[in-house]
Amino acid sequence: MNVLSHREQLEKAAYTLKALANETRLCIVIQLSKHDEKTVTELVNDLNCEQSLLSHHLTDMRAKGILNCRKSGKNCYYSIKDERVIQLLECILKQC
Amino acid sequence: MNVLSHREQLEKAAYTLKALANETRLCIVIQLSKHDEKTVTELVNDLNCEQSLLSHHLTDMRAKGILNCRKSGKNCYYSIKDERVIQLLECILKQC
DNA sequence: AAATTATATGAACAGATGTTCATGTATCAA
DNA sequence: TTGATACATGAACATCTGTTCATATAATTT
Repeated sequence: MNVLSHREQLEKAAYTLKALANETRLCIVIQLSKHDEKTVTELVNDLNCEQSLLSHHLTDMRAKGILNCRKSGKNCYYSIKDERVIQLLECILKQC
Repeated sequence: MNVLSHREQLEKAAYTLKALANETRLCIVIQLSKHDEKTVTELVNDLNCEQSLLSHHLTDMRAKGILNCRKSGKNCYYSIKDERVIQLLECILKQC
């Protein structure tokens, strides 16, 4: 079997891993995997980090297809977009 | 349960993910998971990339505890150091 | 001894990433 | 309508990453 046949899958995998390969981001995913959805403020409190930093991460992870965002009133509820990210996370935590 | 109790594990996980979040590196791991060990030249041919680029990746992945290296004559045989990386890879390819 | 092969290393650089700070915008409460 | 709250955005910057090129080193072959 030829390596090049994996090309696209590898590209996709590397892309997703890059979007997750960060402590803050892993922490976001862990929190969201436990609670379905959370507001930015809740996450700021969970992670004990700056609002703007979190916002940057959230915006980017959303742009990269990892997270969903639902607005309601003043709040913005983030959630995990694709179930498979949770499987991946579990595997990462198990094997790392 | 407190998020901070996961701190070290998260750090480790992020560290490992960073060491893998790259197409070339994933490809290296795939090749090595199929063949136990390979020389740099074999990998250069598999991946069709520059020797020095590969060498940089291999050196760094070794420094980060992902790969092993065994010298014999002119050749250098690289292999996967920790079985768990293979499990992780399989999971990544399955979920991504 | 000289040439060849296999691999590593270092400099240099572009581009990506992570972070902070200041500020913007929208919604809600007083 | 003013102020507070929730969140996003953009500039600025330091650091990290990926890549190439040139060169070094060590083992092997001629």
